[in-house]
Amino acid sequence: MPRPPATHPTDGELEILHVLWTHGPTSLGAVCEALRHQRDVAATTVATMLRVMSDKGLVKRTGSGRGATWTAAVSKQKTERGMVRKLVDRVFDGAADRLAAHLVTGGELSKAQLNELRQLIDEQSTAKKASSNK
Amino acid sequence: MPRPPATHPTDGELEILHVLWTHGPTSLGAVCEALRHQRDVAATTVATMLRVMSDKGLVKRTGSGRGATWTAAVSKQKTERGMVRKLVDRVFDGAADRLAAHLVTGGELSKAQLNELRQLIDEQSTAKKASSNK
DNA sequence: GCGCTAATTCTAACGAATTAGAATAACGGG
DNA sequence: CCCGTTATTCTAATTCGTTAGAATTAGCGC
Repeated sequence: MPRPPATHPTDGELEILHVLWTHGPTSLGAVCEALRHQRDVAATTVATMLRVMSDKGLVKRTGSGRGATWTAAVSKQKTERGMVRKLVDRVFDGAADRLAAHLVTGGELSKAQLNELRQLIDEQSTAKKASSNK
Repeated sequence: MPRPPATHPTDGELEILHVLWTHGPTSLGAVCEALRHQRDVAATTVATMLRVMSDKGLVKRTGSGRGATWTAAVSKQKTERGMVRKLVDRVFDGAADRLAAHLVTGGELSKAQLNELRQLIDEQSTAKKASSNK
């Protein structure tokens, strides 16, 4: 398993990945249009970014010329995990539980969201008990 | 209150802030020494970074010449919050609960850590009930 | 007071990310 | 089969982060 090159997408690249994740295979023009809902950008800029991202293995092109489409070559899940991992390493010195505590005590979550989170923890806990538990 | 300029520290700047947060006021030489526990770096490099960080308002110098020391001008708490906020905005589209769920289901936390987290949620929940709750 | 050492400033190179104009290629419809 | 639209490549400027050499300044100890 050659291990995905772990190249974290940059801010701009994330925007494009978001478009591809939600739209599926998308032509250059459609990517531009989607991006322009948020900010102004030239078509050649997007094309350049897609080429760079292609070099990094973040996206893939299929077809050519008129009917060509771009698709994400990395999953949303894996990308999110990588970004969280990076934050935990850089800011919380690798301690994921410190980030979790930060979220819970930081007041970013509503009471309802806290309840859902507890629910989730319960499920996760029993799942862990069932298997060997790390 | 002029509001802290919200300049997110870069990776290198975070390393220096970590040193200052744990050591308190620190001379340039001592900062270098601490950093060199992790990687090789020239003294002038650190000096340049400190100057830049000073311009950004991340650190402050007190004294001059031989006895000068550098201190963090931003708190660890606030900085962490800002970094988490940024990740949530960029990756999770502003939904902090999605990040929380990601952590819990991502398998990064041990069973013990999950239990502690539930504990924390309970405390937070009752605190919220006591006050008005958002 | 003089020199050694630590600190600072000046300058600059380099890579990565972002942006986009100009030129070129390629399809699809008439 | 030719033309316009769309896509792609080439090129390049700009900015930011990182790195560090060279030169300069400033104390401390003797």
